[in-house]
Amino acid sequence: MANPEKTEKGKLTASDWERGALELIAEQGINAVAVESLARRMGITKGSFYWHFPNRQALIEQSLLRWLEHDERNLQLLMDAIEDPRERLILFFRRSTQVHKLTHDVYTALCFAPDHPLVEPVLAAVAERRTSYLANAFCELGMDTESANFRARLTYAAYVGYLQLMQQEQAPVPESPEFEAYLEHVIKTLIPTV
Amino acid sequence: MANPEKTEKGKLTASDWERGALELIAEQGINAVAVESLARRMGITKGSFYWHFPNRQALIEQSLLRWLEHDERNLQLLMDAIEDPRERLILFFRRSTQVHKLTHDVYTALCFAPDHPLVEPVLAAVAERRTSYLANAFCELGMDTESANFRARLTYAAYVGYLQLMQQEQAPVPESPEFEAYLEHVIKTLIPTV
DNA sequence: GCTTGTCAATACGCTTGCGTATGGTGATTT
DNA sequence: AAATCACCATACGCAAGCGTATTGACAAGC
Repeated sequence: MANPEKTEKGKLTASDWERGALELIAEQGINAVAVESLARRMGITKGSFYWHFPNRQALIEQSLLRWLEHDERNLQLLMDAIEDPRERLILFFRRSTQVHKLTHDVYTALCFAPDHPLVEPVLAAVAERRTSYLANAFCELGMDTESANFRARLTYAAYVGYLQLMQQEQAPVPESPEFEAYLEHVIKTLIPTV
Repeated sequence: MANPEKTEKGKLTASDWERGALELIAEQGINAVAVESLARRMGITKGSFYWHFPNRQALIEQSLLRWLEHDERNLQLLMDAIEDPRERLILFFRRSTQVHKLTHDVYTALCFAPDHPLVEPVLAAVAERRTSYLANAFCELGMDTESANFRARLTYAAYVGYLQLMQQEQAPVPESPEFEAYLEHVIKTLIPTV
């Protein structure tokens, strides 16, 4: 962090700004994204920023859009790689440690600002996508469509809620033995045995 | 809303400010609590505020403390009134519509700012308390201590996550038939049958 | 070599919000 | 009646943050 991250000749591109914004979101939440402070952080002044973007909102919008695509790709790669629906579901919970850390940290940060007007649609899209994946997996495990949808919603909610508990250090982080024990309970509870 | 809420002779007390702050939190989140805008909203100037409180932080702290007590009372009343652990658990999910609306809306708002330094400890206390209640109920239903704790955490996480889904209008609100159907699924999945 | 385009620095005006300081007013006390 | 107290209004200084405008640096193309 706090790296200049200039590409070659010190010139910055819009993409650099977006990356910087996402890093800031991941670390301090979406409200921390301020033009001037971000500029300072990138070792430059805002004179550059307003050349690349019309305003702050555009930066956030584009950054989130970019993140949305990243997240989509990550999820797809992860899900398509495994044919067993049960294993796929288990991986869903572990996912946090598997994918690119930045992408996941941004997701967590966004979860904590669901009322933000720019975040809301993005989060809605992600929730939609993930519950849809989950519902598919539950269907493959033999549940009827309605039950699968309910279970998917429950699973997704449990996942999001756990992120919050982790944030408050009320719950063990992944890769700890306590996490594994909890995960095992969750699997037993939420994933039907074939 | 937007009522002067002056007690009798137009004089405001610290308690009035706290109530105002909580209402603002419930409506627009904790970040919306600004001294001057709150003062305007209460039809007064901040000259009054700084007589009652040393600064903004003190207002928030005291408001949250006050809320914490309210929430404690609500939970206790609700939980102590029912002897059947299963019914108690079911009521936990429905709780949102049962208790004082303001108190619950504040809770939702706080859930969306878990990284806020003043909110964090409050939320931690609430999470601790509620999971503890839940764990007790699961124990009474015959689960061993460890399982009950895990299940309590899972239940609480699912509850919090559902609040977020509702915020995004990705999930049905209580008192709708869709909510009841979902709730039934949750009960079947999370509450062991005696 | 001169112009043009690209990116960046600086300076400015504006708004919001915090906290302070000081003065005012009506009720209560003495 | 005077003084005190409790509460509020007003005015101020300060900082952060947005967006604009102007100028500068530097490379590429003509």
